[in-house]
Amino acid sequence: MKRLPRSFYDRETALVARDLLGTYLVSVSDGKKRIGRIVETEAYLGPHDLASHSSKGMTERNRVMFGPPGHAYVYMIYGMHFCLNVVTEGEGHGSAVLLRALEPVRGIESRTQGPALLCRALGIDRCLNGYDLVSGGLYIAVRDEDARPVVARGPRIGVQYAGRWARRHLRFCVRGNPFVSGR
DNA sequence: TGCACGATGAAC
DNA sequence: TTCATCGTGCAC
Repeated sequence: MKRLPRSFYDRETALVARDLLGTYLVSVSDGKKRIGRIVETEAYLGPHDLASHSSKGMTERNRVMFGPPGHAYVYMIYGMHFCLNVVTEGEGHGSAVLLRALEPVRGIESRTQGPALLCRALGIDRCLNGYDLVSGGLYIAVRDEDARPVVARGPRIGVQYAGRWARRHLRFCVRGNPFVSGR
């Protein structure tokens, strides 16, 4: 499978979020290859986006968001779950795309319908924070050219506190796909 | 040094 | 609708 180049991530964040639909998240670790098709994403645009972690400026937790594109930003949420993001746009921008759901393709034995379940299914934890998706065993592969998904949009999940930013349609999913998270 | 609160998921 | 569970960021 052909890996997405860094230039893919170095673009406007909402475009990256949309174009990630239909691509494949691939994890190769301890001899196991796990593949899921990305069917749901959310764009977090930068410090001006009040729903984004970067809206409070660069901190110890979110420093990877401000680094170069094409790296994984993994954080713990609610004291018990991990979420996986991919950093977008130029270094210092503070933007990323949250991967929310996968359609299992190979080597996946548990649910992937939601950002924390996705991480659990692929064994992703904070060890992978800052990991370069362009050079290692965790990466994203191009979608099949003849399988361009029909895209649906809506408000992002769980960011009600963000005022008008909570209402922006920055969540993208493959229309009708049963593996899109239900919330 | 203390404390309020999550980009969630599962149970009730 | 409630709760588990704890790292982070900021107030004091």
